Formats: sequence, structure tokens, C-alpha cells
Amino acid sequence: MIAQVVFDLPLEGPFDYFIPEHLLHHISVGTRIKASFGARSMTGFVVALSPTSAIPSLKPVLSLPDKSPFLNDLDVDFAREFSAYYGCTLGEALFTSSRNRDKGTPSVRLDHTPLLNVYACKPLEYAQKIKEIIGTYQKSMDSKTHRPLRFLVLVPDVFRLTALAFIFEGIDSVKIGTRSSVFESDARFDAVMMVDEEDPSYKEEQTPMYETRQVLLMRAQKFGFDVHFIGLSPSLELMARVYDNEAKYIASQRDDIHKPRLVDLTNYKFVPGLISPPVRDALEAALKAGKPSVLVLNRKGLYRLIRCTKCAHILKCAHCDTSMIYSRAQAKFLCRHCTYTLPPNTLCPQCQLPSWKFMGIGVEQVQTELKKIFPQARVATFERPMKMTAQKTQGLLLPAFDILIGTQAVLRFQATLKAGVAAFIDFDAELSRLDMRSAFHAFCLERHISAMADQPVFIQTRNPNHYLLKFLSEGKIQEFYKEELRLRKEFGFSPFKHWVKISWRGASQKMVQEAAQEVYNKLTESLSDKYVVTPPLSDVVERKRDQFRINVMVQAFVVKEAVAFIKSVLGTCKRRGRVIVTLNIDP
DNA sequence: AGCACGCCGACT
DNA sequence: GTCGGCGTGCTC
Repeated sequence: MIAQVVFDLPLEGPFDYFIPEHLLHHISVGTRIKASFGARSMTGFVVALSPTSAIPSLKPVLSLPDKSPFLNDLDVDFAREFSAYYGCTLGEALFTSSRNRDKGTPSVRLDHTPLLNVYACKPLEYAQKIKEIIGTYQKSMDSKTHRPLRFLVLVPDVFRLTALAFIFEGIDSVKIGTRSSVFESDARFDAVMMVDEEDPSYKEEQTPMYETRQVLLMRAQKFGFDVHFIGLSPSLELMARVYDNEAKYIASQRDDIHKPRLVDLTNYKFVPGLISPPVRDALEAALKAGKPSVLVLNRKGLYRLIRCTKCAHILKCAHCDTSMIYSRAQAKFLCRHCTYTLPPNTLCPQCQLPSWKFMGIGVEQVQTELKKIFPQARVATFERPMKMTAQKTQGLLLPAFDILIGTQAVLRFQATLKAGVAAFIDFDAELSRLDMRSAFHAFCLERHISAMADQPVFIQTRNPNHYLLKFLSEGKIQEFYKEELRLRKEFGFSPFKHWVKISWRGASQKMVQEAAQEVYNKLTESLSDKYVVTPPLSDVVERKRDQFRINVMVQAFVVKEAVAFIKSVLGTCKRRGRVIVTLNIDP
């Protein structure tokens, strides 16, 4: 008997191995095996069994690392689908979907049409909502014949993991996990609940760059379990399903999030210009009432640009194509993409002077201004420090404060912090980002900050006629979804059309350019009318950690078709030593 | 991907 | 003379 085996490599395979007599009855599709591959010994997955092989001389399966099969044929089926969608090999798909999984738990399938529910409610009510959903399953359960109920809850980050783990401590019918736990979802769970499914943390940023919601929906279809999405600002992908009657939308009865209050900055001339009079008055009132306030400035609490006053030279990172930023807290210059830092007494490389001018605004300037206006107030700042480990961050607590200034990182306190006043210092920065999702991101941020405050949130803007601000201030949430979906349809974005981003990176700019150009030429030659293909273009950050980056975007109706096409073209292209190619679906 | 093989240039 | 850079090709 021949085992067809795949490895955790960018090689399609499969590779044939003969099964020695003594292992014959222990090997099936999904079994993990050890075998020699080229000059090294590797672990692989059996993806098929065959009596014959076209390869004349075969190596043997050496050993089995597990007592029972690690995965089964259903898992291999799923991995096939996953690899076709995300453009990785079957081996890479099997290894990613098994990496964080308990040993010996191949997937279970039920012939059941999955229920898709979308619950709109506030973060404070999430735990309650999960309990309610569990309650409905307990009610409808046949107590005599049924096994114990089991639920899987997916959360975007460790903060919500620890918060929910605390609430559900000792309840072993509920398993809580982050992104990679999605691969544990199968019919052994009566339902899978996904919290804040629009959160960007759900997107894996390493290959295969999967989107957790997409994987969950793929698995629900394949394995037949119910899915309940719980969140305050469901994604457009999900709402499109709601409008198409593929998912049921259930709004919380007490949907008491206030409409925001717009502060049109063009109506005010105030010095120095960060806190407008209406926000200042509201903060003063909150201070008198002894209530905490939250100010959001979604820029790291640092000065954004450092320029020499003499020669206008801008201080840049030695390894990335970005300007350095200054941290008053750490008292040094930082690069936001790598670990490179420069001491505060750094001289201008051109004129050897230490006379830097700090440009742009950050959390620290707001803090300075507030201390002038309210000298008696306790002002705290919060931002996500770079390169922070999960353990460190979990232990991070807020000091006692009257006014908190923070980036969107303050959202990690949304389950516990209740603010009197909440305000966006510069909402326009959210809207002007070079990203087609910027309006939706701004919408999510506004909804979550609003839900933290017990009075209408202030939005400082110079652009009050932006459609997002119009809809928000009029409380027309569904209208915003419909407009955003209309735009996505018009410009061909998810969920209507999809974009595959092909990225090249490497130390040699020339080699990266050549590699991208070769693929672009072949893509446009062979099927130019079926797909829209953008020419090779440098990434927003041209060089990151000493690597040059170039992207090509391919727009397509059906992701799997486009991915298959792109992979076939990549296969015919010259393989350049130190240029790395990656695919990102709907980046 | 990673490892071997093989071909050139630079050194004890 | 040999060490080591890196381009090429292969892995059942």
C-alpha cells in the first residue's frame, strides 16, 4: 500500500511512500507520519492511500508520532478547500488547521443546515448574550438521549479571552479561544459563537492569511454546526448576508447607544487647537460630577515627524522607509515598523546639529493642553506599546484618572470602563486613511466608543458632511450599511468582488521589481479580460526591515478561480533566490 | 522551504 | 591550492 503524503512546505505534492507491513493497519487519510524527505526527516500528513505509484523507487513511512489518527478525511477535505481559497499548499493548510488542536481529535460532521444568527448588542452584554444562546440550546435539548452540550466561543484578543474566561470559569461545556481556535470548530460543538467578528485581529497576517469569519463559515457549511455572531458593529460581509436573508439579524431590545454630537471645528477658532469649547465644557462638567472621561486620538502618543530646523532633513529609520517618531515616555526616537531606536541626543546627519522640530500631533500634546486647562485633573494616557507580550499586556491596569487620552487601544477596557464624556479629538484622521475600509473602521470605532459613554459622544471634525457622520448623527445605522455596501458593489470590493494581493519582498530592490514585473506581464498576457490586474506598485512602506516590497492586485469574482490562475502563472515564473512571494485574499 | 551540488572569485 | 559566496535543481 502507498501513502500519499504532504508536508508543511510550499510544495504541492503529494509525495508517495510505501507503508511497511507493521504500520499497514494504523494508517488512514489524516494520519501523521514521519518520513525522510530529501536529506531531512520530516512530519507529514497522509492525504490519500493508493495501491500503486507512478514513482519507480519509494522510501518507506518511518514511524507514526501519534497513537490515534490526528485528523481524518473530513479534515483533509476542508484543508483542500482552504488551500484553494487562500492559495497555500494542501500541506500548509493541514498544518495550520492542526497546529493548535488537541491531539487525536479529528473533525466530526453532522447532516445539519447551519443556523446563522447575528446579534447586535453592546460589549457589556456579550457574556449575557452568550448565556442566553446557551440557554436556548439547553431548552430545546432532549435530556434523555443527548450527550452534554458543548459551545465554542471565538474572541479577537487576549483581553476578551481573559474577561470571558473569568466569567465562564469552571464551566467546561464552554471553550473560549482566539483566531486559531476556529480550526477546532466542528459538529462536536452545538454552536460556535464569534464575538466582534469585524475586529481586524481576526485576520491572520502570516501565510496562509486567512480571515477567521470566512473560515468559520466554510467550516459551518462543511461540518454542520450553528454559528452565532455577537457584536456591536457587524461587518459588511455579514450584513450583506442578513440583507440576502442568509442570516438572521437580532437586535438587542435595549439598543440605547446615543447618536454622536458633531463639533464642526470650522466654526471655532481656539488656541492651541485640540480641545474645542464644547468638549472643554463637557469635560469640565464631568470633572465636577466626578465622572471619568475618555478622549480618543488615534495616533500613537508620539510626534509623527522629526525635522531638522536648519536643513529640513527628516529623521528616518535606518532599516525602513519611514520617518522616526519621538516618544516622550521612552525619551528616544522610535521606528514604528522595527525595533530600531535612536538616542534623544541624535545629531542631524546632514548638518550635525541637534536642533529637531517635532511636527504633527499625538496623545502627548493633548495631555499638555489638558493640564493647562484643568490643572487639578488627573490626566492619564493609554496606548498600545509596541512589541508587547500578551502576559505583560494582561497585567496592564489603568491608573486612577479623571481624563483618559488614548488611541483605539482603550477599547480593551470597554467591558469594564464606563465613561461620562467621550470625544474624538480628530475624527477626520480616521476618514482620510488610504484604505477603502476607512469609513467602516471609523464607524466601528465610533460605535464602540459610544457604547462606553453614558452620554452622546463628541466628534470633532472639519468634515461634518461626510456620509458616515451624517448617518451617525441622524442615527441611521442601517442606511450607513446600505450606502457602504452600494460603494463596495460599485468599486468591486468584498463581498461582491474580491482582490488578491500578490506581494514580493526581498533585500534586492532590483530582484523584487523583476520578479513582480515578470508575473504581471504573464498575468496580463494570458487572461487580461477576465481579471483586472494592477501594475506592480511599491507598498505604502517601500522598505520594511531592510526588505523592499512590491504588490500586484488582481480583482476577481470567484476567489478560487483567480487564485488557481495566479498560482499557475507563478509556477511558470523564474524562482529568484531571495525574493519571497505571498498571497493575501481581500487584504 | 531547505539542502546538495557545482561553478567562480578571494584568501592563508 | 582551498574556502565560501550564491545560482540551480530536486525532494516520493
